Parts: sequence; C-alpha cells; structure tokens
Amino acid sequence: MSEQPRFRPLYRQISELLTARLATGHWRPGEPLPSETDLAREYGVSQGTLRKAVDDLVARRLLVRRQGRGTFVARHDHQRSLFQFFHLHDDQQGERQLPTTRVLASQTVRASAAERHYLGLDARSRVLRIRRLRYLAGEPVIHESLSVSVARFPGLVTLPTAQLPDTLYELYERSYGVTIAHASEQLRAVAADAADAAVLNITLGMPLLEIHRVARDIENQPVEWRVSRCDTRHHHYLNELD
Amino acid sequence: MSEQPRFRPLYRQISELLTARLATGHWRPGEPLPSETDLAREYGVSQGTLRKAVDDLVARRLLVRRQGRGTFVARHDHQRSLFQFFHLHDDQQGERQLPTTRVLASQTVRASAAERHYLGLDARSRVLRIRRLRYLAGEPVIHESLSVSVARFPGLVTLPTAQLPDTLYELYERSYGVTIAHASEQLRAVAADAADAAVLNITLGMPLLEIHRVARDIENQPVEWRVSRCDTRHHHYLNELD
DNA sequence: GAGTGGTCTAGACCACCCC
DNA sequence: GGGTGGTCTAGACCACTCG
Repeated sequence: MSEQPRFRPLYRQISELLTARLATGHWRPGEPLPSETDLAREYGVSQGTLRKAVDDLVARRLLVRRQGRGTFVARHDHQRSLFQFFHLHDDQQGERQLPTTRVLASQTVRASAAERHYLGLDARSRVLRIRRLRYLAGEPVIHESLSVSVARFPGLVTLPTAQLPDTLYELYERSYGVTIAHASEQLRAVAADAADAAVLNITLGMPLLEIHRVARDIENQPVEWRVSRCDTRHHHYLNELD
Repeated sequence: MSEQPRFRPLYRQISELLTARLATGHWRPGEPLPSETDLAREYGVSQGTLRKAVDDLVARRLLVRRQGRGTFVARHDHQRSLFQFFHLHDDQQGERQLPTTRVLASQTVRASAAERHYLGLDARSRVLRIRRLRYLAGEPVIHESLSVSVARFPGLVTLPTAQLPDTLYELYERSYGVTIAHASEQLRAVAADAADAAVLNITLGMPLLEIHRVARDIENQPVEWRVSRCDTRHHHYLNELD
C-alpha cells in the first residue's frame, strides 16, 4: 500500500539523470561539468531548473561548485574524509587530523553471514578482510577490521599491504571508480578483548567505543563494512544535531 | 585576520530578519506565517527571493512547509524529538519509540565549573540539576543527568518532579518560549560506576556509552547540558553520514 | 574581457488542501 | 473555488576567477 508520488518535478528528473551519469563515470572525480547554461540547453530546461537539479547533487556532496570557475565532480580528498567521515576528535581541541595506519593482517576468505548481510553478497562470495591499527598523534587509538567484496575490487588482494593508503576511500575512487557517497554508523560501548588490549596497549575489559559502519556508493549499494574499536580516554566521537 | 564577506545576498538578509523575528516569539510554535506572497510584499522582494530565505529556515528545522496549507513555526513534537534528537535504536529494528522517564533526584545548586563552562554562566549562577532514569520497552537503559540555568527557567524548580514530561524540550518551548534548535554531542565509552550499576541493574565496570550534549536555542545560546550513560547491550546509537 | 556560478525579478501555471 | 506552497521560465544583472 505504498504511496506513489503523483507528480515528479522536472528538476528531480534531471537530478536523477545527472546522478546516473555520474554513477557511470561519464565525468570523473575532479573534472568540471559543462557550464550551467550548456547543461540547461542540453536538457532543454531553464538555468533555474538546471540549478535546482545541481543543488540536489551538491547537497549530497557529489558535486562541488566554485564560483567563477565551474562545477566539479567531488573528490575524496583530505578535507572530505575529515569532515564527512571521520568524527573522532581529540579532547584537547587542537588541530584536527586524520589517523595514520598500520595494517596488522589481511586475508581473503568466504564471506561470513554478517559480511554477506551487510555487503549484500551471496553464499559463495569471497571478501578481503583487513585488520589495522590507527594512530592519532603517534598513539594507537583505533583497532579496526573491514571487509570488501573481492569481486568488486579485483586486484586489491594482491596489493602489498604497505601500499594501502590511510584513507581507503581515495583508493576505491581513484583505482576502481567507486565513490563512497554516504555511510551509516552504529555506536556501542564494548569491553576490550585480548586482541584489542594487545595492540591498543590497554587492559583487558577496558571500555571501548565500537563503531559499525556500512559505506555505500552513489547508487546506495553497500561497498565496505567496517568495525572500529576506539580508545576514548583522550578522544570522543563528535556529532552535530541540526 | 578573518575574512569579511564582501557581499550579502538579499535572501540571506531576509532569512536573518525572519530568524530574529522567530527568536522574539513574534510567531509562536505551531502558528502559520503569512503567505509567501504577503511576506514577499512586506519585505519588498519577489516570491523567489522570499522562498530562498524561507528555504534556509526550513533546512534549519525552524519552519515547516505544508503544501496547500501554509508555512508553520516548527514544534517540538514527538516526531522531531525522535528523529532530530534521539538516536538510540533497538538492535531489533522494531518500531522506534521515545523513552519513558523516572526522575531520581532534583536539586538547585551553585553551578559547577563544568556547568558554567558548557552553559556560559558566571560564578554565582545557580542551576537546576535533574538525575533521571529512562526506559525503553520497560527496561532501564539510560542513566542521565542534566543541568539548566535557574535564571533561564524560573519556576521550573518548584514544579513537582512527577509533572516533568518525558521530553523536556517540549516543556522549554511551551512554558518558556525557548526553542532548542540544535545540539552537539560527544560520545565516549566509560565504565559503569556504582550509581549506574544500581539503577541500570548491571555490574560495576560494565561498558556504557556516555553522551555529553549541549543543546542550544535559535540564537545559538547554550540552554541545557546533559550527560547520558547508556546500556548498549541491546541498543545502539545510529548516525547517518551524508 | 570572457566565462562561470550566484542573485533577483515578474509572471505564469500546477499540485494540493480545505471549505 | 479560493488560497497556499511548488515549479518553471526568460531575461537581466552581479560577483568571482583567470588569462
């Protein structure tokens, strides 16, 4: 009994066309789009309508406008990782920074039930599992495990772990044309297990902030599942409600 | 050396005028504003420009548009509390609901250093401190302490604790004309202390999700400081990143 | 100065709600 | 049917960037 929208405004249709075109990689990250007047002519609408469509993609951070220069396909640069995806802050309000990373383990295995569920995979799928330790200001703070579908990232398995960048989303985008557009996180408090204690240099059972994250691409398909366990004695997860 | 904006668009100026007018209570929560054409005429701008100004307040959830009916001052109803301010979800994706509440203690005291800091109070200010237990599906899940300035909420002190509603923001709005417009939260994992253990019916030292929240009014002045300690064995804090 | 995004207008028309 | 928000247009002009 779901309601069908009786009316789809023009700008909505156009924003969907633009989204689809972005998803196919027709324009690459960092590239400029044609000017608004050109795009408006191409789609046969006024500049105002075209702008409303672009507004939508800008709000979803798929495009970036720069006055006087043009409209560009958004990239996963440092700033975006920091503000959209990394919410852990130092308790002393110093300069924010992204963590550095050391890979602890990496293997390809049959997807577990949880991985199949969160990544939308079938029973025979294989995943690449990476376990890593992340440092802030030189101190180990995050013990993290993540999984991606091997089929979705062919060749990633053979990449030496030392060559994995700190921010994987840049790698997904640059090497595979996969753009992480949004993510949903579940937070809980858990007790440190033996593995956590060993690498984070803390005592067994100490409270950790556990973050489950499913990251999705432009078309809302799940791409990566990640569980981060964070030592919050000197850091906190910041969330602005507005 | 901060940059001065060289140019302030008309719609920005008007959205500021509208915001100021809302802050004074010129229109009350739930009330309709004049129609867009009337407001546009009043401010001497076109409907398009007036709409852009209103768009801004709608995005900040200060106003709500209802097609065919009008534009209304937003209210702190159930839905808004649930979606904007309450992020704790049951692990079994059932119907979401707001917690019920039992007040454990209530007192007025000199503001502590932390309270003065978070609420922007001076050394002699007094605060009302409330400690309460919040239940989801009948189970105690959140052990919460909150503080508000006595000066800001005169008379609240004398209200019988049994008459405090589950969602205080409705009370602030209805009885004092104070609208909570946004909040910022800091999350950490902590160990349950004796008081937590007693009321949440858990063991000492068990990991809890601690949420510090400063809630601010339309003019960005801090109104309430709150620390919630949550049992996350069967619940999680949900955050959508997009 | 040429080109881009950003603002603003006046007016027309559409979708929706309620009387 | 009358009023409200929502869409769309064509055109003008402004602010900004870069060569």
